[in-house]
Amino acid sequence: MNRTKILRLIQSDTPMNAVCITGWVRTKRDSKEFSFIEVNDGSCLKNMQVIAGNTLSNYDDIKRLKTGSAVTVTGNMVASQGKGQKWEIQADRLHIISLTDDSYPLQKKRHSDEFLRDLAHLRPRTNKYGALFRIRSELSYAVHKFFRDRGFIHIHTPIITGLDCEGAGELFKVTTLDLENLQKKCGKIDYTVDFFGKEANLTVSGQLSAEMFALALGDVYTFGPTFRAENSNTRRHAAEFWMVEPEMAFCDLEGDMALSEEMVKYLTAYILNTCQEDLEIFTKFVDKSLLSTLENIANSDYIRLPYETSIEILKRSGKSFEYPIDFGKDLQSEHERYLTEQYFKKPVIIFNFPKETKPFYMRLNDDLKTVAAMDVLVPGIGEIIGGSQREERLDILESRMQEMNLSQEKYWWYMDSRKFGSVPHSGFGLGFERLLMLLTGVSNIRDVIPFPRTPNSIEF
RNA sequence: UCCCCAGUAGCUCAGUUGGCAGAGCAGAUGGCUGUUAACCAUCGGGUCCGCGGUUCGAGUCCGUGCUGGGGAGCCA
Repeated sequence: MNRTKILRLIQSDTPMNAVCITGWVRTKRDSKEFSFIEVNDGSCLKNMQVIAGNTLSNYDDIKRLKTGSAVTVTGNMVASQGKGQKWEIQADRLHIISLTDDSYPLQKKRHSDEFLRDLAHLRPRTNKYGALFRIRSELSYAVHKFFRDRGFIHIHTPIITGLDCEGAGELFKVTTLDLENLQKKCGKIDYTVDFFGKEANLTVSGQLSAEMFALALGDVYTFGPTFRAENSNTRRHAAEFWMVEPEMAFCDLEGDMALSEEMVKYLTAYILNTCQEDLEIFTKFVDKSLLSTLENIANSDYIRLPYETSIEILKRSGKSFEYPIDFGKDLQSEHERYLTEQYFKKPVIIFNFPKETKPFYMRLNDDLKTVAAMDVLVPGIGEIIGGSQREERLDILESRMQEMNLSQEKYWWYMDSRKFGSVPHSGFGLGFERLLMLLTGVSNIRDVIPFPRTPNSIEF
């Protein structure tokens, strides 16, 4: 008999005879003549209640079922006599696939996130993490749908890169050299004998590659893993995370900001509409005000704020910040939080940053002081998107690289794109996990990614 | 990397001024009940994170190390 997923059964309007489910026991309550067994198969948050009578031939074994055991149940699905569920299965047959023993660490009660982090291999079996990873999957699908519906081409940009890119953080080296026995040439490592014949790293951004494809296919995006070897120890940083990076030809900063806003709104609304049941567990146990926060994100117009104006607001605020603010200085977390959480109380897009604070590829504005960069800030998380219009003018790009001491030879192919058919283009990077944190209210990035990689932590 | 906080039963936590190590849940056993974080009774369960110190006496005070969390920096 083929199994039916519990999600399907629960959605049914009518009883069904001879159904088969497979899953894991969440909890069991024994009666004198039968047991209530709650089975979860991961297809949805809800369990299926199974009634196993003592007339079943293996009832003695069934009484030994514990949280975590795996079973196959066949029987009729009938209306439940009890409250709390619409349907239940009267088991004709309950096959025990495997039993858990007393050492199974998950109990039928709430565990702390910190405890479950040490059990990253088992935590998807809990209600909260099951719901979270179903939402993560839906969000991933929605990203592709959003772009596909708008005619964007999906590009698989490389994970291993020969560039040390835009200096966006520290890089993980990729090598096949024998690290226990390094051959040095004049005191230096000889990369010509390494796998690629030169230094290689894990990517910190697919952007430069994506730009090349935007300048051929128009609107493109990448969505893949990204690696930063920064020694960051915060709830918002991971060494391996996923980033969504659209890149658009014939698009200025205006269009870039418009797309970023449209995208965050779309993805938020998508999850609100398609993951209602799974979201409930977060509104109940993680953040009671989650739904109103998400409505706010999905429906309000985002503030567009030039960097210079943001400085004025911060100076006028009368707040005493730990870091004083002035034109030319980077906005600190406390400043971003004040703007998005207290002053505007909704997402804020800050744009036109001083050029000294931003990388070489961002387009120089006519004031010669600022670049066409933008950051999208959201309450609770801070920066969720960073992007810019790219510098398409070869001469200005060259002088910017000179200012920043970057080797133009290494970027020869990037420069080529400005020599041949260069056009204005723009793009941004969205932190996928940070968006997931926003959408679920989960406050630690380690809890929205299956097996988090952070400094000193790679057990799984 | 810097600053702050925490570490007590399998889990979540309490532990007063330095004076016998505790509760709920989980587990085992028995009972009861169309139950639903089921309920009731009984039982078992401890390197109080490690090391050193102060003291008649340290879970509690001091020093130090480790681990975890929060904040900062960096950024998505």
